[in-house]
Amino acid sequence: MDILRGFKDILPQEMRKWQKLEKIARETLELFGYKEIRTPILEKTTLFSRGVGETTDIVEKEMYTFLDKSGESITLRPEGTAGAVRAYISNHLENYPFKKFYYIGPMFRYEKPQKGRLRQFHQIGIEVFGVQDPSVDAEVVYVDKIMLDKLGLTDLRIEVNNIGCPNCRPKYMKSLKNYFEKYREELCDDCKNRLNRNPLRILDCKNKTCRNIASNAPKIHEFVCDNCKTHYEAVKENLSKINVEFEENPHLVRGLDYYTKFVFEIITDKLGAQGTVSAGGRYDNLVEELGGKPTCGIGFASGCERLIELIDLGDNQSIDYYFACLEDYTTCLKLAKELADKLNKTTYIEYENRSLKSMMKKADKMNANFVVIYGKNEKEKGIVIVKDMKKSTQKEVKIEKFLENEVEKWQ
RNA sequence: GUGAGUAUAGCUCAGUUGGCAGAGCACCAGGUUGUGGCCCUGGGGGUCGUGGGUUCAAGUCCCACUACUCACCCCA
Repeated sequence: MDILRGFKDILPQEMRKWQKLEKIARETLELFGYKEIRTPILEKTTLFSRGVGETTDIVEKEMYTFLDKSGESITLRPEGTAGAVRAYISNHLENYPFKKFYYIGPMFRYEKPQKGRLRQFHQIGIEVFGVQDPSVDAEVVYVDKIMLDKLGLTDLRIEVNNIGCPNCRPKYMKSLKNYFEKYREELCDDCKNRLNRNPLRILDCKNKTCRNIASNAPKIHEFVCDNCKTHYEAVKENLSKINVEFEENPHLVRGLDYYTKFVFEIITDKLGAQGTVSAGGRYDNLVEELGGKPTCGIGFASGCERLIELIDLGDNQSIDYYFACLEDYTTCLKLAKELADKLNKTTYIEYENRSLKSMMKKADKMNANFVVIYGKNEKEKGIVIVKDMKKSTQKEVKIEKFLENEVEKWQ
């Protein structure tokens, strides 16, 4: 029986990275006042088609959409923002003191799998509602960056751009279209298509010729309205003030329609073609478009699988006590229970019927600090042998005195 | 959706002009009759991705299919 294409088991060997990732993410985000929210993995299809945008690739060809038993069209969430916004509206979270949220969970997109790209993948993301002030844009970038720093990631680059709003972007799109129309014949096939559907995307094309043409294309900064312009400039100023280094990339484009004004990406060179580790921006019209009161918003999403690839666990996995049990397991279980209860130590009781030698080997492989040996001899004498694996010393301890002895050791 | 590459032990991979299925690591056991790491010896594990074809003979050559990987695309 094979696993589904683009889906992956996360095995215990890898789990420690996930636990570290989630722990650090939670700690960092909570530190800045963000509260966790968990929204359903399934939502009505219209939430995403309206939220993410009818003509986006995600909606057009990547969603897991099907009919439930009542005939309603439902979709496995392809991203987290739409669901968070829906939850914000339907739970009236505008009346809740905290307007900063974070989520961690699986997302689904029917894409061709590749390095850093799966059909079920996980994202950590944040959303802030109702704050217009450009300093919050800077906060969001900063929080993202600091989270990645704490995960020990290096060589990351932050790119930012202004993509305008529904007032000014159409003008820019029109100008872009006119410009590229002149070079229609030279553009790659994909870009010929983009010309009609979304000329913005041509800016992002990797084809050399298209790139050359795009380098002289009109710049959005010449078209954005005063509101967008002053906002964007203020965000950059704020970022500089809090010492967040960034580069402006006028060709930075988002594939989801809800973004407005300020957008950013955090990129690594270590993951090949899928180097964007984190990305986000403003979505000032999304809440209203999904039926809520006009409320602005901003957030980011990070790709967990991509982060996991970059996380390096320095130390090895270890365990405090390995119980090499040759006689009765119950006695060992009692001792292990005491260690867990009173000393908060990790234990592993060996239930496999192995030779002592093979158990010692196994303890060594598990990187055990101590081995408790309990066999026939020990049982007769009412003791256990506690061996210090690092020092290679051991001593006999009366079973009644075991806990006392260990408490002393860890003080 | 498009293109290229790959598919042999749990993992990483050798396998010559077609001629008995291999190594390293991991796992298990023994050397040490109850004590880890180093070392030595032995062992278990394979429908060579699947299905056809050519041939006395196919892991090897041919065809088809499937999966995986990378890139395009898209995005986190």
